[in-house]
Amino acid sequence: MSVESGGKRQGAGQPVTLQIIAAELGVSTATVSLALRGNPAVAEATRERVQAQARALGYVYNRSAASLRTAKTHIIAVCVHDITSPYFAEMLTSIEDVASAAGRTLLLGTYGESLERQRRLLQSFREYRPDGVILCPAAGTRPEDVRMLTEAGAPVVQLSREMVGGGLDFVGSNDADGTARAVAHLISLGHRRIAYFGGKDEVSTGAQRHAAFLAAMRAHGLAADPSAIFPGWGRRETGLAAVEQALARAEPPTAAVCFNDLTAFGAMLGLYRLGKQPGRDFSLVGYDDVREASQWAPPLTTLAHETDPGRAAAELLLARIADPARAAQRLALTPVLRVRGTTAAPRA
Amino acid sequence: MSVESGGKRQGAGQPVTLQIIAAELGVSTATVSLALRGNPAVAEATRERVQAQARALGYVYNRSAASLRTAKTHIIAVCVHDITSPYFAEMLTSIEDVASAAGRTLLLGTYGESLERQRRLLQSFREYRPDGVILCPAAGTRPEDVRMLTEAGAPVVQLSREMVGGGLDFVGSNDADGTARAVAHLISLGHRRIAYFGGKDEVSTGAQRHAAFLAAMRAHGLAADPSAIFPGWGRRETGLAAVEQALARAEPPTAAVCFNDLTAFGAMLGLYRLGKQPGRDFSLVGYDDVREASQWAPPLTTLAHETDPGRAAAELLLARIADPARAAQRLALTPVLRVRGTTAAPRA
DNA sequence: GTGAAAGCGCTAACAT
DNA sequence: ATGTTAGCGCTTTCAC
Repeated sequence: MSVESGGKRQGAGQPVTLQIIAAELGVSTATVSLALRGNPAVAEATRERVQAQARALGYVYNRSAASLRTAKTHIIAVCVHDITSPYFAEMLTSIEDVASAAGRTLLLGTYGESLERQRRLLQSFREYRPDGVILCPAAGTRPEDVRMLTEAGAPVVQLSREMVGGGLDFVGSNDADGTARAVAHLISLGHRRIAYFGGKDEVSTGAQRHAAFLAAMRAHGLAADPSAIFPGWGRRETGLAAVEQALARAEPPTAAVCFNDLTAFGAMLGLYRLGKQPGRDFSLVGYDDVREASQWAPPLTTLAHETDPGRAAAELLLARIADPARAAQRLALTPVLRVRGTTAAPRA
Repeated sequence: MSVESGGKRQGAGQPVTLQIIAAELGVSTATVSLALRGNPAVAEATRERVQAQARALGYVYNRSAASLRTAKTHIIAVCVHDITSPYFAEMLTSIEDVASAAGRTLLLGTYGESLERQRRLLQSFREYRPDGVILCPAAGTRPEDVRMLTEAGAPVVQLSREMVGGGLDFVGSNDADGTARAVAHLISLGHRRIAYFGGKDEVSTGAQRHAAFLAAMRAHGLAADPSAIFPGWGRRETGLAAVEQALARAEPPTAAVCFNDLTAFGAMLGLYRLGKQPGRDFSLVGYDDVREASQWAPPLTTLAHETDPGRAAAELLLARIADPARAAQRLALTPVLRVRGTTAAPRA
């Protein structure tokens, strides 16, 4: 063991590289590289010597160097509008689960519904050469905004929201089906004046759920009153304001289908503020079944996906990384209705 | 413009590098490199020609190559237990704000309170050579678990939680002060039987807030009854279970100080399930003032930090990256009490 | 103001 | 089973 790179002073001095290990052991860097990655071409005994020495010297694999050489980074970039939303936070957790199980690490960026921030984000992601990207596209995103990534060789799968055109992989909800189920449930309980809370037509989920709501109302022979729609981002504020406005009407609705659980939680808070009880005084259906939904008082009736969209998106991305030539896939998961405490027959 | 690398077919064929741009323009790669980074040594006219050509060819900066050369990645790695918690999701958003303003990108990992997963995470972070790391250490983390990062030259700042020893930068709350304020507030309203909901002694925040609670009770001449403490992770479930157990007692408490807002939300849900009203029937104080706190029904009385800890941690990290020699800093932010609707005098 | 040349740490042919 | 060699794309002296 030489003086310059003995076992005691790792951390100080020059960094430990394959060269150092190779020199120390009197073998070539190729052997060290192969040995550290467990390549069967190298003899058992050599592999052990190399790995022991690497550990002793505190060797750390340098991914910048490897990536430069192999044009692979093992990075998966994720771009969503807001991780403060439990739906996205939970999906991100699933994504991380499957990514880390596949030896990938997550680069994260959020754009807060700003198309411009999304553009800058994707631009800088590109410089890190991720092996793949999971994107929940901002309102107004066009396929050409994303093309720079795909052209650079990074497959993109869309999560939750979908651009028109582009032909990219997609994992999300079957919005029409889910919304129709929610409407049918409320109608079967006897509701006739039903409102829709939250959602923006600028994003695919908002537009599709709005349209499906109106269609389902018409299909049941009910007036599809556009004034019963209270659009907004899928946030607590939106549901809170919507329920207050809706109940101030001359002939108020007795129930609402909500764009997502967060909007429904907001509506419940609004009801409590008005001294009313969700379920008994006003029925509410959510969408997503985030963890919080079943904890609420009362627990929220909502639409749940039996297979986690985040997990599915990550798995789809890995499959595409493995085979860039495979056909684009569109996975619109049909949710099931979980009837809990926020829906009941209308009073009186 | 040569046939092999004309403007039309970017995306196909060989990737655009500095070499290509240089060859195209008949200058050296050194000039191109300098020009693209706006180095004043290169002539105005040359710089413009280079930048125009780079744009025309669809050049993308290769950070792996640059990082290999400069030993800087512009990556900030963030390791927290759970981004599903709004407190961490909000802090992560702040961290991203300051990171992206400083031209940094976030590598994210979560460990779900598993020390082993944290270990694996930090290990793989290290291979990406982040310029710095923000870590909310898992329960039981020891300084040597983190030393591998600092020894490899990546400064670490601890966020929210703090290890014993280690001498690392830290940004978090002044737990003792905050908790004492909460207790004093409840006592001044007339409460005497006060419980503590949530928090685990295994993590610094839990231990310090528990201890501060007992100390504050004693300081006001009240029994510091250990059975009035309902420990648990700072999650909704914990508050929900705690309030149900507490109110089932023979002489139930009339109020509780909660480890964090999430625990308080859970307690509110529990109260609603019991047909009781937060504030009127039972008083509750949270900790953190997450966005949701002011939206609740009633809005949550809680402890707020006037300067965002996430932002402060990111700024501290940038300062340390700029000057690795500066003295370690310990920033324990004293929170202020925001009195809202969940605290009132005890009934009857 | 610009060019030539070396080299960051790794991997992958290819040779032996 | 192991070694030799070239080179990924960039930055940085050092010349001119």
